[in-house]
Amino acid sequence: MQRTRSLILKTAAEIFANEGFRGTTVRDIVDQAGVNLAAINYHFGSKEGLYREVMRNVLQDFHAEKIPVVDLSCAQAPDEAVRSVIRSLMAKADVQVPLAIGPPLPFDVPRLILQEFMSPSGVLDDLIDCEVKPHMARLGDMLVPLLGPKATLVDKIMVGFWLVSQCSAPPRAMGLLVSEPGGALIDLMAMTEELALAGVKRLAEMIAERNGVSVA
Amino acid sequence: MQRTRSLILKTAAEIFANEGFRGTTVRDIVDQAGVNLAAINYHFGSKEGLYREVMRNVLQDFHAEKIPVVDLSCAQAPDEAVRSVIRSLMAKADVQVPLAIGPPLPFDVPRLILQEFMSPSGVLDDLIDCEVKPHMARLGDMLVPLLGPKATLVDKIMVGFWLVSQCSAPPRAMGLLVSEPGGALIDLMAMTEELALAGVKRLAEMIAERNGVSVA
DNA sequence: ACCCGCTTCAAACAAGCGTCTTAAACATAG
DNA sequence: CTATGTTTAAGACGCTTGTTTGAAGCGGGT
Repeated sequence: MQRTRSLILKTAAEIFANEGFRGTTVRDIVDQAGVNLAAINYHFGSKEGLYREVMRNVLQDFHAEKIPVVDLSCAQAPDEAVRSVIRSLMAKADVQVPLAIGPPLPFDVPRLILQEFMSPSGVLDDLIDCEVKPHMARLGDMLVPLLGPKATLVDKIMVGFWLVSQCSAPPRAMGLLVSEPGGALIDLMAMTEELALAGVKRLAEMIAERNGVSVA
Repeated sequence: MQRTRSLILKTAAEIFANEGFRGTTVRDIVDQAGVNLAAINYHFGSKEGLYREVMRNVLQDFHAEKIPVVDLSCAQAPDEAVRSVIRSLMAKADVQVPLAIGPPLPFDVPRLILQEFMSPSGVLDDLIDCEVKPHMARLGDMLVPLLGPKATLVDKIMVGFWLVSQCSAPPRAMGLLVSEPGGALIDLMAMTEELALAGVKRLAEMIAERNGVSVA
């Protein structure tokens, strides 16, 4: 039976995304998942093994299901390509049309990655090159309509990293303000979308300038 | 003599900024500071007490020394006001003219705050309202030349939070790329400056639009 | 019925955690 | 000198951590 295994993976992704690797205890996971403590070491060998598996699992799920396919050749609406990528990054795993008003809710993937960058555990050091960066590059690929054909691989990875941090850190920080008296409601997703789009456009300008192309 | 006390504060700020509250152990702190284990509880009562003191200490230091005074009335160069704030946020504590090429180097303050938002410890819940938010508002105050006079208090706090996350998360994530083959060197600070400026301008537009003012 | 490999379980393990205690050194001021 | 406030030292306290153990339960094949 793989019911326990997938239950652990699902629960662990949530907690790791919220608490980071070190901040998460295996007992938190098994309690919330309703499984036995030994199940983690039985299925994944160790806490580290679970962490790696969560990461690989979540990344490929994300890429397979959540990233919309954008037709790069017909760049009829470059902005919309960026927006759809951002919305995908911010969408909650199981919600089709996420309600983005309120405290912490962004999808696990950006948060998992940013947690690792904010306090590196060292566990994923090898995974980052062979798993994370390619995904970030593919994220950048979808933004080519905006970035221009001169964008290098590193440019694309960079844009991917930047977008990921945009979709996790600011919403988390600004989540505090939604309950601010007089603050009414802040649509975190819409705002993040606008800000991220502005950043990507600026990045495109910088890339163009670097390549000696004047921007209109 | 309170040499030990200030030594602990300085060391703890670094480690808390890198590892977060939960990820930091008191033994890490005393080992790196070269002081005795009991000193923490003697001076601060508990690990939580130290954490709160670090936060209060670092925030007021930051505000007193690092934030340049901008003359709000003569808004001759709004962009420059934003840039100076961003540079202050990214500057390392003891470096006057920081070299921003390379891995993680942003100043402790943004990272300390973002760590708390990425995985809230609950320890600072009360401090955030009475210490953190006012500082963020003052950060926003300096951007009034760009945000416009219609910006509310919540707007300013929001801009502050956003800037703080800009100055810690993306440089951290993109620090991985500076050693990328073919990636040459990325000037993280210059790039963050540009992206943050673009975001602030977009925020200003959104505030203006909300108030029914058309933007040129 | 039996044995088999796979999975789950409660209990325990050693190590690390924050905290506390007691004792002795050290500095500074009255 | 005494008195007071700091600092170090070494050890122990409960508690939590990740991991391990050995027994029990399970399903299917012969």
